[in-house]
Amino acid sequence: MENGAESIKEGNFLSRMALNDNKAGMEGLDRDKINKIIMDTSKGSRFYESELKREQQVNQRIEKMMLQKAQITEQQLKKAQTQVDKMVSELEKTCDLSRVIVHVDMDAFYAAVEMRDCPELKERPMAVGSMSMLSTSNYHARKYGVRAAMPGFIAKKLCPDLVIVPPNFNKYRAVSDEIREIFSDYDPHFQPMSLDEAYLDFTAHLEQRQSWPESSRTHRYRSQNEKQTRLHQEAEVTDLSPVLFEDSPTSSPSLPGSGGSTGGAFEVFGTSVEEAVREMRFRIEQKTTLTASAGIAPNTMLAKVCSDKNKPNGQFRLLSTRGAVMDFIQDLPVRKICGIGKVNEKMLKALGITTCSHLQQQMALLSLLFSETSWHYFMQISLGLGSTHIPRHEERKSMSTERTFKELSKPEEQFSLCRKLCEDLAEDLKKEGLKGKTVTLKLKNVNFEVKTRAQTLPYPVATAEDVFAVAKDLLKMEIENESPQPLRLRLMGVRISAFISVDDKTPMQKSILGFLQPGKPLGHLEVQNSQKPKEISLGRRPTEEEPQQSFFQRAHAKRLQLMAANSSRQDEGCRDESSMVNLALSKEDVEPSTQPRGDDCADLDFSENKSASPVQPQASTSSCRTQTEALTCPVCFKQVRTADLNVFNRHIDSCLSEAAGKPNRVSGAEFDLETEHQKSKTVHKQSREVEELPVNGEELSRSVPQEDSPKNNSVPKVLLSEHEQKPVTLQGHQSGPVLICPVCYLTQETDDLTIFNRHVDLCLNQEVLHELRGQTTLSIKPSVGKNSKGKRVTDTPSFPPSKKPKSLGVCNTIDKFFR
DNA sequence: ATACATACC
DNA sequence: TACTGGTATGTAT
Repeated sequence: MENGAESIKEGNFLSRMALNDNKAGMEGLDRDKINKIIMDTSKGSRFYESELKREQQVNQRIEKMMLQKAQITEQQLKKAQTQVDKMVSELEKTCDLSRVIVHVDMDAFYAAVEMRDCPELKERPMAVGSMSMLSTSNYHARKYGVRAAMPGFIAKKLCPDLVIVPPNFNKYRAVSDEIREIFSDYDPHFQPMSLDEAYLDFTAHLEQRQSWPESSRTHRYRSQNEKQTRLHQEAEVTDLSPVLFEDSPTSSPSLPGSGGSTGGAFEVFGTSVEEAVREMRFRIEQKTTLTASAGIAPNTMLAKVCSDKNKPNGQFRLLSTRGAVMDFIQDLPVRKICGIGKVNEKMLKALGITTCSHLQQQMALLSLLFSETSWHYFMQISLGLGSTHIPRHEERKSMSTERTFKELSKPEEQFSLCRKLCEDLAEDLKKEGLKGKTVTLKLKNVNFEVKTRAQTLPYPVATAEDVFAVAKDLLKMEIENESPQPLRLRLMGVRISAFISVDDKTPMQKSILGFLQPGKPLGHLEVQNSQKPKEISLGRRPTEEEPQQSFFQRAHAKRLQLMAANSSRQDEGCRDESSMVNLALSKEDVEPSTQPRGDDCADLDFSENKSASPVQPQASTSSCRTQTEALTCPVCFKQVRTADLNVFNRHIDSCLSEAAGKPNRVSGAEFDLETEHQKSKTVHKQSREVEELPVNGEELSRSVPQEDSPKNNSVPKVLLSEHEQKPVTLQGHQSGPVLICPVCYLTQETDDLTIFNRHVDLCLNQEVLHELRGQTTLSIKPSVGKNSKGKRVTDTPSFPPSKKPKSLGVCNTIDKFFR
């Protein structure tokens, strides 16, 4: 057993560290020699040790699996086999061979671009990347075992002459745009998988193509002139034939009219699939001087494998017949299939499965050893099935930014970096106008151990401050957990996910007037993921359970922002981040809030947001006509027929005064504030500490429960926590009445309503300013309809679209199958 | 919902 | 000296 385990370990180890010769261009090289160099270079490093550890984990998984396998009885297997057989016949019926799917992949993309632009590199082994990591290598370098995802310093050992060129992403993006333009001629709905790769559905194009005249299938070689322009570089650049490979099929001499690379020649392409794809590749080459490879098959899974078959600068068509597909699949190594990586390959290998035909033979066993998703997937593969349509480009689900660096152990530096990451992330979020509710912090220590810590807020955030407010806490927690040892980090990342849906996103950009739109007293934030606590039923009217959170949550967001801004101000220059660890909490509340976001606003870079028009003409939606005529008061929910914000503020003023007179009741609102409070409290479950800190001599009440409470917390309420009665308000302390501003969420220790109202006024104005600057933090759905009573509307209309039914049991899986 | 692992480019 | 960064998804709790 010892020996067995040892040898397995060795094998596994090699499999993780060793050369991955799965890809094209790696044939016939001295694997053993290469692997020895890789090992010798890696051994003893932290990375190596970490890989070893992971290897052992995989080993254990495999061992467990083998144990399970050993316990399977004949009977179980037999039963499983019947199930599998049934499923197979079901699946086979759904097999659709009518589509023509093409997978296109540029050859050694980044490297090819660099070679094109610097011909001296053509003859040399080169790679794009750095000493730390390579992203691509040219075919010359591959002969030495140098390949993508290999660190440059190891590559240098393998090939001392290797030239490493730093990446130039802007250039690659530009080229990518060029090829995508061509893709869209064949399939306007093509799906890009990366800068250099895409799936296309050629079916429709081919139908049309049959009736195309020759002229439409004729393409010109790029003229010498154009080439010169393209390579605006040195005049010495003379050789402009395809850079990578001489035997470019696109300049096949067998074709009449083909004039090689001299300007002005034309080439006519046929109407067949192969010709169409060849034409596409030809056009790519003429346009970019780069070559592409392609695979043609009845589904994406097969097309992908096919595109690798004749790489580089080649194409392969798999005929759309069952026989052809099955023959093709038979001896195909499972590792070639997209989705089966090192680990799965290993696990399958442990079961004696290396090819797709093995997969098919062992399905019964696999169904007993793997999860449903996994074995269904395996089965799909074994039958040669895959997606027969190109999925529409899906919504992004997360966005992140991470960085690797030399060991970072000082908390202050870690926080500072964290902030930087949040800023970067916020910038990216802004570009796409996204807001997400889940913030995830990723840490990798110097031993390559990775940790992630996440927190989900009840409302979406997007600004650096808001994100940092969360990430900072997560980081703080980890630092504290580890103390007195420092965290010795080599990487930190911040990710945001759980985005609000597009439906909410678009209107989110609208002006505050939209927010105050009739029938929609509150910004309506996304509902779907916000599990409203099921058990809150404190006498609330059923209609009230609309998760319309935004007002308060928005306020909370602001407050977070404020706090972050404050702490950042104090930590300016990172001079004292360590104190932040200790004092983070006490620092957070500074402003008593008479000027809640004064500098906050001033700091915002609204200069870019040209659309400062308060009345954004929501051209897209139909239901916005009234929005400029009436605003909804966030206090009483009544419509105020005016577009004049001053008038409107005066109204709110009076509402607030009125509300102040009846502490438990908001004028016009149909439910009880206290109930709301309790509910909020009930609902509160987050672990973020309740922070109650002295601020400028006054007690800041934070009613934390609400800040984390879900959207149920719907109404902008004037919280009048005159006494202990209000659980939420203040944990005791105040002797006099304390008012909580419904906008900035900070307490006002005053009983003078005039003063208080002036404060609220100010806050609202800030809010408006904020809106006008396009910095809105709320999301408003187009009013879909308001109830006649002018009360809140429960519009959940177009919501579900982005939300897919998560578990439809078998149906779902099957559906996935046939996808 | 969270954490971690696997996969792909 | 030196082993990425971005996104999605599966697995397990």
